[in-house]
Amino acid sequence: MENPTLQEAEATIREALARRKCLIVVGNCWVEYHGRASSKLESGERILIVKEDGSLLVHRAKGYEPVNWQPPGCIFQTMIENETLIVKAIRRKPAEHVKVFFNKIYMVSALSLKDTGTFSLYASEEDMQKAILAEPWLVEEGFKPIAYEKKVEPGFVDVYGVDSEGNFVVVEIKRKTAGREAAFQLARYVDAIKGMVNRPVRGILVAPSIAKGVQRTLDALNLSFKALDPRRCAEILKRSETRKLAEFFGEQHDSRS
Amino acid sequence: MENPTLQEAEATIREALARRKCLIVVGNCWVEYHGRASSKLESGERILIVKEDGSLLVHRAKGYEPVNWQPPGCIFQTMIENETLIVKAIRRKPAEHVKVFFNKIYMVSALSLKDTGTFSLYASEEDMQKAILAEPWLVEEGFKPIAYEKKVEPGFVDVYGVDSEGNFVVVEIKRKTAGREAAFQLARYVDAIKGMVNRPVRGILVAPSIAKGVQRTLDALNLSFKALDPRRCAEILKRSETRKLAEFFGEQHDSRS
DNA sequence: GAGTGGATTTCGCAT
DNA sequence: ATGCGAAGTCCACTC
Repeated sequence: MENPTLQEAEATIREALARRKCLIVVGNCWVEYHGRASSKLESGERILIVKEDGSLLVHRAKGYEPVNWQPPGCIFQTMIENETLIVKAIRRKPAEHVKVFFNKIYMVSALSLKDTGTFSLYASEEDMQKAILAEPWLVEEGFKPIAYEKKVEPGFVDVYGVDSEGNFVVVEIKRKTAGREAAFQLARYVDAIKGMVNRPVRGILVAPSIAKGVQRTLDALNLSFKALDPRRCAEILKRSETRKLAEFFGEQHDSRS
Repeated sequence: MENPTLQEAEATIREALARRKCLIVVGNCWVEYHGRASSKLESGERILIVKEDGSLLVHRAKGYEPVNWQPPGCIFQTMIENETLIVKAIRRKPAEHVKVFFNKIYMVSALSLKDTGTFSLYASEEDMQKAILAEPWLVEEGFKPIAYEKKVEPGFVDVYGVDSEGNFVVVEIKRKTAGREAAFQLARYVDAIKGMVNRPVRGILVAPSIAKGVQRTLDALNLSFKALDPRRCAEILKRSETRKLAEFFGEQHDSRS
């Protein structure tokens, strides 16, 4: 629908919201938000999207992020007041709402999108972890994983095992350049494990690279670094027969179970 | 433009991209991404948005987040191959690209959005900091701020000052429920300051609330907690005369300058 | 250009 | 429901 009156637009929008359709509205609007924080957006031309699951997006002409939004699960109201069409999205928990005020509407589209396609992502931190479990030499020759996502005091150790000399090894994985925080995190895990066992404990930070100066932090904390590209891990995972993983999960005992 | 042929759609899209217009395309598509990671999205009906600044969004019928995207600054190519219209967004740094393959297009809109309205946000963590600087009693009776965003080893201390007994006080601000990480962060700052001065150093975590179990962590680390609502801070800031802030910035020396 | 921390982060998973 | 950490996080800001 193009250049509808506010009344026509409201009818279409109301219908679309009731039928849980995807809605696209282009027009001149201003926006108010109150809840976790508060915000005000002055008048301008924007794109409003309301999705089937009750999420709301207000996009400006620039930027990856919506200027205002509301996550899935909202309840909607529409009304016309003073020559203004108001679309209000209300969220219960946390209690918040977004109000979009339109005084001119250029386009309204109500869509029923059929979309069952699967989305798959490769080269996440989880892929790196799986690759290391399948091919432990990626960390170090002779490394043998014992458990993963092992609970220790401050949180969960990504991978935990022994090296060729029988020392315990704590592995912390980052999928991108590791900063100082990663080193501190690993240090906390190593300390926690040290307090539990009676053997030397080494810490290895696995990441594609480390930020400048972090090597010094690692040295001071007596930790080491192993370069590993998440994309290479995805490749290795693909090549590495599923059998290997199956063996691991079969023979080794999953610490989470 | 509704239900165009792929050729008609391509002409419109090419034109819109060349003129840096905002583009909305609704159709059946599949998507590939390669770069920092890789992803594949199978066939389905989605909304593609390309903005003036060269950002790209592919939205499904559900969810706040785009399933695929590209941040601002992309270069675009379009082509038709095997009855398929391909929109390709290329980013130089980091090197990555998204390809959207359409085999059916329901709608194409090329828009020139006029949008100069200002966006303002209230009650951010920064607002809490300003409120504390303007009204230090919010932290504790007798607290006197000395500096803010002070650089110490691990990072920046939110606010730094002295209490009524002359002890140094490090304040860590969180805008929402503080987790264990916040306690650790504060502990690191306190330790860092302790190494620099010859007086007792206290650490106060300021947040609307703390997560379950964090009180125990705070106790163990000898830190305390002060409840403070960011919304209230925004209120106080509004009421608190700008004069007070001006005084502070005039008399005290901004540690950042 | 890299590093650091915040976000109305969102999202998913585990407790 | 809550807590916790990852994210192709994005983004703003400092160095």
